Amino acid sequence: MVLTVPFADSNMPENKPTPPKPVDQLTPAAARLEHEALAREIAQHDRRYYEDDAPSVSDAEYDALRLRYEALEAQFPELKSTESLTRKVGSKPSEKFSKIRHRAPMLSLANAFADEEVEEFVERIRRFLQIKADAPVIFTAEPKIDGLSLSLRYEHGRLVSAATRGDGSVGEDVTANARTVGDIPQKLTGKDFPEILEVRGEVYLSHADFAAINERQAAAGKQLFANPRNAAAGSLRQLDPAITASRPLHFFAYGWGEISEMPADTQSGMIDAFRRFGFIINPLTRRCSTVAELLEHYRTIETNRANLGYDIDGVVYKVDDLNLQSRLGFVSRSPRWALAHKFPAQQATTILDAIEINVGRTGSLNPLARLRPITVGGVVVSNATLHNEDYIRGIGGNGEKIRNGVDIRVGDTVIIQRAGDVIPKVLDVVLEKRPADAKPYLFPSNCPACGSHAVREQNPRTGKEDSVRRCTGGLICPAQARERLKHFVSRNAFDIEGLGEQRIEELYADGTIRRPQDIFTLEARNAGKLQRLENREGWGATSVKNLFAAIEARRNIALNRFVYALGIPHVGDTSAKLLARHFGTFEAIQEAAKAAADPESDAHAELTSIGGIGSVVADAIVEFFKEQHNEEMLDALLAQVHVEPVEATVSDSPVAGKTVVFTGALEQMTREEAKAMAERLGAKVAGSVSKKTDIVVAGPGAGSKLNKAKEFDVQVMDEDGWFVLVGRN
DNA sequence: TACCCTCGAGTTCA
DNA sequence: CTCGAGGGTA
Repeated sequence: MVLTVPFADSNMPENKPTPPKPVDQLTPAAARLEHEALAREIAQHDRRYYEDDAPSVSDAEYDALRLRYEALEAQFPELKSTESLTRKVGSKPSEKFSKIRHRAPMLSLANAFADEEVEEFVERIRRFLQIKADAPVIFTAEPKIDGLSLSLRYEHGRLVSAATRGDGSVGEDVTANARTVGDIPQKLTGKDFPEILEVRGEVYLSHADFAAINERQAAAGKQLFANPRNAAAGSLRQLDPAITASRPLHFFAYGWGEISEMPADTQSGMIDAFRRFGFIINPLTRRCSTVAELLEHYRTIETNRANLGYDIDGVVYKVDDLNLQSRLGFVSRSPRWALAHKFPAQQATTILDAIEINVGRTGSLNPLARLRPITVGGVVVSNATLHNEDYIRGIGGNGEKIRNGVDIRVGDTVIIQRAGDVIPKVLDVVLEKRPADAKPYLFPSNCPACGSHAVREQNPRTGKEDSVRRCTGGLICPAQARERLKHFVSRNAFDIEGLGEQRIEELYADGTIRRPQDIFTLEARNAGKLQRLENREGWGATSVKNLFAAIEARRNIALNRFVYALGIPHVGDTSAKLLARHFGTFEAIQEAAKAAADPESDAHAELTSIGGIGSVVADAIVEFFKEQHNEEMLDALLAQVHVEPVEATVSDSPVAGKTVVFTGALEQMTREEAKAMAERLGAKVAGSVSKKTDIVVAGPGAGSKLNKAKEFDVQVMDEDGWFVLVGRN
């Protein structure tokens, strides 16, 4: 569909920004509207300021908003209690924390809930390490404190910095506040501490101290903390360390980051060393050598949970032997050698008022449960995802029944759980409470946004029906167009500051932005005489100026971001990077994709030859570039932006980019470890020797592969040679 | 074919 | 964070 893009209200006379009416001339209704709008806007700015660390308005503008907001409340006191955002609009942020990059990332742990999962965890470790059934593997087991992780850096025994976990690689510098925590030593004790030592652990508040703090909050008329963890987080993130000092935070040490010299070769030994250095170790830390012992300790902790005096949410198991830990390594972002055995998550019961359908960027019809608001684990929940049609009907991913096949109906009383203590989910239905007139939910067969037919496609390979029903409206579906635009400006794509979801909604609705390329003509069109952005409600001159600047800044964009922004199905962040790295320029990608449409060409094979790109992804790419309207969009867009080719990423590893084959018996590591290690260093591991192979690592008993290696004149080395080449680890 | 892992796309609340 | 599915390998 070809859309003309008129500027909004083009027949309105040009008008100057009108100064807001004095508050005493407002009707209560108008005041209420403005109050609500202001609360939303201020909350948004606060969020950008605090969470994204990117103020969206100047301080002066922010102050003006707040002044107006307070003036309204002064004139119309009834507003204070009516709008729930009122109390959330906190004090004006003055300063912020600087960032600290962790030298070693702070990882998360794999979770388990059932005993069987603990067995599997131990089994997996034995298999990976090829440890015989009768040989014991020792684990440590300790309570998982429900607080905030903190990384403390000591140099020559002195605390030099403290950082929160953040996203795992970059945290916030809370050193001044950490110094006020009694359990955190300023100076390490003893003599044998390493020169550089990063100790990691958990900051928490006891139940008693939490209650006392909340009493004080109440007395001061301030908002109460929902739970000890929030209170601890709030206390640690105080800008004034004196306030942190007045909150009795505690700290348990349980791990480490960078360390110049290892004081021990086991997890438990390390923890003991930390104790010698002056840290507090959780007294319920034990060594266990069987699954039964682990589970027994879990039950002990669970039984004592209420008497501990602080919140815990499970038990952490770690392989004790550090040698084994390093052999086990990591899976994506969590170590293979540790597991968090969580206590059953908190649940609550409420009523399902309605089921709404949202339309995603790919046309997926996503059912959302609107719930009678209820508190689960200290947070009020009013929405929850229902995943898909089958989930509502009581059918799981592989066709088996879930919830004993009970479907979910509007009016049902449902059990809500915050999965992983964060995202709420409809766990079950209380059948006894189902109203007599409740009817099975009829999943729409048409898109609620555009009315097009919505279908569940068949997977061409397996013949199975897709679990997701999708709108077939494509270009004509406004919801899809809107979501594609949101994707286009999202964080890993164009990341245009000042153009978030809300603004996209607004600008899409009035026709200002309908296609990605419209973003880059926005300023030119705005310069015309029509109603300008800066005169609109909710937009100030500065925010518009900043927005234009942000858009200008993105006229140059990295290839991988650009590819990702296009929103090709199955092409996310990672695949976009793979494509960028393989082809180098956007033209090369485009050419290959177009060529692949011709079955004679081997371009399709080139796509699938990229590790991580298979036939499904390749097909999606080819389809995307085949579409006429996508071509038009790209032409228009490329006239506006410059896509930067990627520079060849040169890793400093000696085997980066090489293809390695391991053959024969390996003595110092298992095959799986060897593979994981090589890949970590940027090498590709193949199963057989070909002329593409660069290195063959041959152990004793290597046969045909070794001969082949000689035939192809491939570099051959033994395990020791490998370690000489790449170093240990 | 059966797995194991990674990825994409969806999600909540503050 | 979770689900389902794609990709790759035993």
